[in-house]
Amino acid sequence: MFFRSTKVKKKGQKRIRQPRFAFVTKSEVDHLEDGYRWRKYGQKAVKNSPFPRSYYRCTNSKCIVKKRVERSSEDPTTVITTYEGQHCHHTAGFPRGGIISHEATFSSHMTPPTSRFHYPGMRLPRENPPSTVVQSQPLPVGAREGNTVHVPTQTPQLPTDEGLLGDIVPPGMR
DNA sequence: CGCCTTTGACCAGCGC
DNA sequence: GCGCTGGTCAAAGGCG
Repeated sequence: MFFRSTKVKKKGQKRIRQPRFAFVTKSEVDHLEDGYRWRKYGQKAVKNSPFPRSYYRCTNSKCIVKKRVERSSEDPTTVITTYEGQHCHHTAGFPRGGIISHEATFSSHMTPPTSRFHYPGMRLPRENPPSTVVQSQPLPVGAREGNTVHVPTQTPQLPTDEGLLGDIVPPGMR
């Protein structure tokens, strides 16, 4: 915190826009278990919401997936999880013996949340009601850059994985 | 002992 | 040109 003279941040890294997905999750906890291990690397108070926004990153060094978790200002029980990037690995190799759900691979397949989508493999805290229904909404994700960022979340009823995959997964990524 | 969370500061981009 | 907000980093501490 005091010595940030030599590092700070990489310059010229620019802002690589990656496919993002916003999930509206009805949950009382911020840190939802989706089958991957996330490491929190930051927290910031945003303007739109009185609640702070948490920033997570996949612990897998080869995985550059980032996750943004912010609580809805309208429904304190609703959290908006925004995924950025794709998992280049499966849930295999759980270091802490967590859950290993196939459904959790939704991230690697990047299947858009549909009506049947509701985190079957997600492990929720005991105190969390099982009514954790995840639904996709055309969230104002990337509102600042909505003109350039394609939010595939706007297609809640599109079971075609490839369609979206081809759209969200950059060529050569899979 | 190892991993994860917390916290404050700095930087870049965008808007006015 | 200046100010604001969002996003990221790294060190230290805490917990399992």
